[in-house]
Amino acid sequence: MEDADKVFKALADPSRRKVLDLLAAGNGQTLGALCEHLDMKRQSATQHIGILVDANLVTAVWKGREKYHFINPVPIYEVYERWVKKFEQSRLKLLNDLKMQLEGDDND
Amino acid sequence: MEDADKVFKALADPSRRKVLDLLAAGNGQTLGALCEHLDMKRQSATQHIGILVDANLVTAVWKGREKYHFINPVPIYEVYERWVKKFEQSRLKLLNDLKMQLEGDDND
DNA sequence: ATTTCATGCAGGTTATTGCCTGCCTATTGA
DNA sequence: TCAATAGGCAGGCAATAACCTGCATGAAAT
Repeated sequence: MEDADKVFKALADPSRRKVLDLLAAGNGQTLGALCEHLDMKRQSATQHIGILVDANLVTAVWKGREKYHFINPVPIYEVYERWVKKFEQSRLKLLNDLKMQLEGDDND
Repeated sequence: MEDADKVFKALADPSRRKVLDLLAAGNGQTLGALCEHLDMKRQSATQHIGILVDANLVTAVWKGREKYHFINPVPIYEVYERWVKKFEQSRLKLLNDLKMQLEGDDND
């Protein structure tokens, strides 16, 4: 799977976005701490986090028997740079195309 | 389903991102025109486009027997504003958290 | 040394997704 | 008027996703 695709797919699930939000609120949390805010079993959370790690959005660090999780903001920024920015730049033109059509400036 | 969630889910599929790319390259294309660049049956493309329309990322306009498709850049910008920006803003701090941990500045 | 605690690993189930085929409708133009 | 064209609608099917339960492991604390 392509890198950007992994990131988009990882972001597609609300629980995973919540994990990122939780980590943005307090970086370096353990699995157990994250689970307290997630409405699912620990094992399910592990799977979600695995997808985030695979997309390189989260990095995990073991310390003793605990595992601490940190956001890596780079991939999300890259997606913005390579993908969102394109639409943002042409935003006004695109909006105008749309407006013209919806107003029915009959051109056939 | 929440609005932002629809947008994220819509963006999760490479074929749908390709549709947006195609429309960004030439706004106002018909279904047939789009299909020429998509490696799937017309009916499948219709389903993808339906999801984009439902997420309000694309607006379709009928003219005779043809249906023209236009990007609506607003939702993608909103997602950026409300969601991506947060991580972007704290990007340096988050990266530093991560760097500290990976360098193992033993703090226990 | 044993128990407790944090987490991993494996497998099973159900819902969703993405694709297909087959058929229907409506506009267009010969 | 009737064939060709642009697209919609419905159902099926295989792959994936998102949960779960049950059991295993290894570090920490008693």
